[in-house]
Amino acid sequence: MYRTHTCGELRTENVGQTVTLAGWVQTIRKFGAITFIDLRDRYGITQLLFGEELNAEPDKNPLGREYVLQVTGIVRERSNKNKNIPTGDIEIQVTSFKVLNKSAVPPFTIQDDTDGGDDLRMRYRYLDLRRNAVKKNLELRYAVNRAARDYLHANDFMDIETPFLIKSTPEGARDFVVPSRMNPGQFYALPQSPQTFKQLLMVSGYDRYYQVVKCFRDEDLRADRQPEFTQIDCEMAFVEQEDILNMFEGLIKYIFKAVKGIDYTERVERMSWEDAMWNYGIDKPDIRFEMKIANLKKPASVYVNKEDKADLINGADFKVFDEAETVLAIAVPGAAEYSRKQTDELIDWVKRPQIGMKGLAFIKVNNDGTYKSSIDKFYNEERLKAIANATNAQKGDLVLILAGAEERTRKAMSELRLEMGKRLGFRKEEEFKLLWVLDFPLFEYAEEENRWVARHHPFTSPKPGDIEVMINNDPVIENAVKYLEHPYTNIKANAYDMVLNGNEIGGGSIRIYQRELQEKMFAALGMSKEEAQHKFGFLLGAFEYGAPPHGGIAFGFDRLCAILGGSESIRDFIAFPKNNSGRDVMLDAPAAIDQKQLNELQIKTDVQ
RNA sequence: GGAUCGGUAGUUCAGUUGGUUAGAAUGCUGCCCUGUCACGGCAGAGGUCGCGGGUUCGAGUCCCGUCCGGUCCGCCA
Repeated sequence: MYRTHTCGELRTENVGQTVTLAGWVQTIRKFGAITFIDLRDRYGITQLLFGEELNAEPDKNPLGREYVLQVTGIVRERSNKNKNIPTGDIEIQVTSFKVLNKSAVPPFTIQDDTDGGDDLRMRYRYLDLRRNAVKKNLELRYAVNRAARDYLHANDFMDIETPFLIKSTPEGARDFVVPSRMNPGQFYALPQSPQTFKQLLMVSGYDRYYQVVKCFRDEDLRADRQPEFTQIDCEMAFVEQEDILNMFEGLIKYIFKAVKGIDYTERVERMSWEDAMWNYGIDKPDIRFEMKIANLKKPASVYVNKEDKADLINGADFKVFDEAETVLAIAVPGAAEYSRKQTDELIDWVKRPQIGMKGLAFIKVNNDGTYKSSIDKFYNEERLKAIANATNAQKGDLVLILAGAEERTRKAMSELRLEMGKRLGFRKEEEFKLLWVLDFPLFEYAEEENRWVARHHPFTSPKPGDIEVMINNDPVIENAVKYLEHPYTNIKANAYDMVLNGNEIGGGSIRIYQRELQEKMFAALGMSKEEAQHKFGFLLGAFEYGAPPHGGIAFGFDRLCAILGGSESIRDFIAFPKNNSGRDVMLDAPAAIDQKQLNELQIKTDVQ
């Protein structure tokens, strides 16, 4: 053994013991005759005290930062204690030491607040991982992983591995593809998720399955998106939506308790997709704060169950509102005192290309009950009051109004709501609020292809009441304008998303388990019978041999860890992440391969 | 595919209307220092200003192109 103790465990009880430690040199503080060295390992930092024996070395400076050291010495109580570290009461009076390995000067310092930029940290990820901050993130990730496994194991879920070399499927994200040497010209695909395998496991009778598993999607990346990412993938047989919701809000609550010590005892709120879109403009609302969106004009017809509200803005000869498809408003608490500069800044904010609004109108609801507005040329006080009331604005609030095309405006208002919530401190990192979003539309209309696409995936079952609608109607869409009138527009999916603080952390559905309905689904997506048989014959076949009713869910493990760790970026929670362009800058992958390898695969490249 | 911000010492950054020898902090090297823990003091080394082209008497600074990186839109069932 290279050591008797770790660098994090020695205390005053150990004073007088002779110990051997091994670790990395964190810092060297030299004072002529004596030298202090902080020795670091995974468990902590212990101060070493060297006397003249260090100066007696032939090389006067035999040690440097990040050298790997083995030291033997006696544990002493310090005269000057350091309250900032757990081992701060003691130090090791070194009697002998050995340099196990030297280190080059690292390109950035191994500290909590590093001076390295992201690019450099990625290139030297093995050094970055030595930093406490990153180590804490990986420890949190492991804690979440263990908690999830504990809970699922306790509930009879069985971890079953599924293959990575599978078959490319239509629908959904672009596949990563792997050429087969033994089958020239043919390719495996890496799974976007183990979706069909877990359904087949249900058919096989493994009625509770889970896997912490890598998934692969060849799409453009973001700070919270990686080409390979990890899901907690689960599936259950003989369940309805209610069973799934209960089981998996239990899982998240268990993780909260195990990892963060939070007792999340209240029931997880539930909201229909339509209400989410209507009140928050997004299918994953952050419900840590209210600021619901008020509709000032008649709603677009996608929100089929929404009543036409009284028209609050028409007839004032204000062209911008009169001609807009949608006019939306929110009340920002306590912001009536915003200065001209601040409101101008908000206007610039909504005009940014990412938001894409042409402007922003506001009404200040003053504390004396008067109204001051950027549109009071068009609206008298009575009408301003009516608009403000629609947003539930109180005295001292600032009402913000956006107008434009339905989809874009609703999205922009959602962004504005989040931004204002952030500015007002309503989005506290340590407050966690879960939400189930239910009753998603089963289909979305794909304008480019003039066909239906599955909003969740093609294996999602419609709500029981909508099965008839699906079976009895021809999926053919007359044209892009008329898709809203097609019965398929209103079919709801037996699907659910779990939302945490405005982030989708998991999603799933009750699956189709009858061959006929699954065939109808493929047909609805524009797949021919032959194509469906070719791509998904194995699944259709399995459904003929006693497939049980089943459903499941998958959680985005990386993102869940990032949120629990209070970070925007999932990269900090992945040991070896890829950059924005999907590159591993440490390995410099992807890279060209040898001509010999290409020849074996019988592949010719044609890079422009 | 598109938008936008950035690239200057090992690192993090500053750099004026375009004008002498491009700075700071930190790190690094050497010397001094027996109680530090962001140790301190003194001295020193360290830069093709991402790359290519252009404008100009003169470019780190302005223009065009390109590469790399960040963020976002599209995309991600």
